[in-house]
Amino acid sequence: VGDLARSTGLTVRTIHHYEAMGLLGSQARTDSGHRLYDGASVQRLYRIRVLRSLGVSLADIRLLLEKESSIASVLRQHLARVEEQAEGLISLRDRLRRICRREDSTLDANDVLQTIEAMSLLERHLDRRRVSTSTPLLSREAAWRQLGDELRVHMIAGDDPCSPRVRALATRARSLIHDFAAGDSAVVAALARVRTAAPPGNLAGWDPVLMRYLDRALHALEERTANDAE
Amino acid sequence: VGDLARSTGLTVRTIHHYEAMGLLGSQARTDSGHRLYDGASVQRLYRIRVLRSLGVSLADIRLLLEKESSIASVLRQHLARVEEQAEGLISLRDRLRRICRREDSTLDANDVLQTIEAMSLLERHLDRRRVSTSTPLLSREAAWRQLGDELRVHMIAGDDPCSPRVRALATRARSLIHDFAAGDSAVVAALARVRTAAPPGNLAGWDPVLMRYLDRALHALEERTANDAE
DNA sequence: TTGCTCCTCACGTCACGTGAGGTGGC
DNA sequence: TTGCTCCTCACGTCACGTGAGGTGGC
Repeated sequence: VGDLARSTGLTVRTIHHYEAMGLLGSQARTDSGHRLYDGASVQRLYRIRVLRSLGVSLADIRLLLEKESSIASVLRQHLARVEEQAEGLISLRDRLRRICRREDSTLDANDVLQTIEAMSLLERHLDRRRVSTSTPLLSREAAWRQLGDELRVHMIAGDDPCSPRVRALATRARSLIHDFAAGDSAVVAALARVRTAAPPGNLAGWDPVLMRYLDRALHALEERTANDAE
Repeated sequence: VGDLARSTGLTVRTIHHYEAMGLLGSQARTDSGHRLYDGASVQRLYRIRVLRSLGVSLADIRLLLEKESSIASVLRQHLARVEEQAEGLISLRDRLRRICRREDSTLDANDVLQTIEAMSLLERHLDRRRVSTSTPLLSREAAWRQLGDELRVHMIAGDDPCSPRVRALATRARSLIHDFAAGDSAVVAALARVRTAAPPGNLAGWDPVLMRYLDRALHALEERTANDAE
C-alpha cells in the first residue's frame, strides 16, 4: 500500500508512474487489488528519488537500476548535458540582463528587437569564429586590451575624439573590427548597435564609457573618410 | 503561401502552430484554401522569432503583440525566471562536478547516492539558514577564513593533527560546525561526509587538502573526548 | 451508512516534429 | 500523368498533476 508515499516523500501518483515506466518490478497484490510493498521497494524508491533530484531522466534511472550501466557513466553523461544547458542559460541570462539594463529609458519595441537580433548575430558569429579561425582568441583579446588601455589615457585626459592621436587609435580599432567581422558588414553593423545599445559590462578591460568614447572617435573617422572621398 | 517559411527561417508547421495559438490574425485564403500572407505577416513572424530566441513563451509573445503589455515588463519578468533557472542549474552543475570528480575511484553506488543526498541536505539547510538566521553569513565566512588561515600554517609546518595547538583550532571548528548545524545532527553528519567525499573546490579560502587535515584533527579530538568520558 | 484509501483510465502541460491521408496547381 | 506544395487532423515528447468514476476496508 502507499504508506510508502509518506515514508518516501513521493506522491502516490508518482509511485504509480514509476511503476508504469518500469522502474519498480511487479508488486504483489492483495485480493482487492491493492499493491503490497516491502523494504526493497523503499530502497529502490529512495534511490530513484536521489537520482531524480539531480535531474537524471527516468529512462536513465531505469538503465541504472537494471545494472545495464554504471552510476559513474550515467552521471558523467548527465553532467555533460547539464554543462551545455547551463552554458546556454547563462549566456541567455547575460543577454537579457544587458537588454533590460538600458531598456527603462528607451522603450521602442522595434529598437529593442533589433538590438536583440544584433546580439544573437554576434553570438553566432563568435561561435563560427571559435571553430574556424586560426588566430587564437587570446591574442585578439590582448590586442583589444592594449588598445583600450591606450585609449583610456586619452579619454581621461579629456582629449577630443577627433584629435589625430585618438584618430590613429580609432583606425587601429576599425581594422580590428573589420578583421573580426571577416568581411561581413552585418557583423560590423551589429557590433556598432550592441556597442551603444547594450554594451557588455566588462570585456577585455573595456567598459561602456570607454566604448562610447571609441564610438565617437569612429564616427569622426568615418566622416573624415567620407569627406576625403568627395 | 509558405514561401514565408523560407523568408523567415521557420518551418511551415511552426507557422501553422503560431496561427493556431492566435499569434497571427486570420489570413486571407485563396479559393483552394491556401493561406495568403503579406508584409505585415513577415514583420510579425520576425518579431516572434526574435522573442522566441530569448525563450519568451508564445503566450507572453501574444500579449506583447496585442499591446496588452510592454516589451520592458515582459522581458523583465522573463529575466527573473531565467535568473532563477540559471541559479538552480549552476548549483546542480557544481554538485554534479564535485561528485563526478572523485567518483572514478570509488564506484560504489550506495556511497555515491548517500553523498548526493548529503549535499542536497546541506543545500536545503543553507537555504533555510539564509532566510531564518540573524547572524550574517559574511561574518561566519570570515570566521572560517580566519580559522583556515591559522590551520594552514600548522599543516604546512607539518604539525601533528593531534598536537595541542591544532586541537585548539579543531575545537573552534567543531563549535562553528555545531553552530551552523543548529542542533541538527544529520547536518553534522552530512558535512563530515561531503567534506571527505566531495569537497567544494574553494570555499572561504579552504581547499580539499586543508579540509582533510581538519578532518584528521577533528577525529583526534573526538577520540580524545571519548577517552575522557570513560 | 459514512469517511478514507485504493484502483484504473485519461486529459493537460509547451512548442512544436512527424507522419497520415487527401487535394489543388504546374 | 507526374512531382510539388498545400491542407487538416492527430499522435508523441517528459514527468508527472489533477480530476473522474468506481470499489474495498473500517
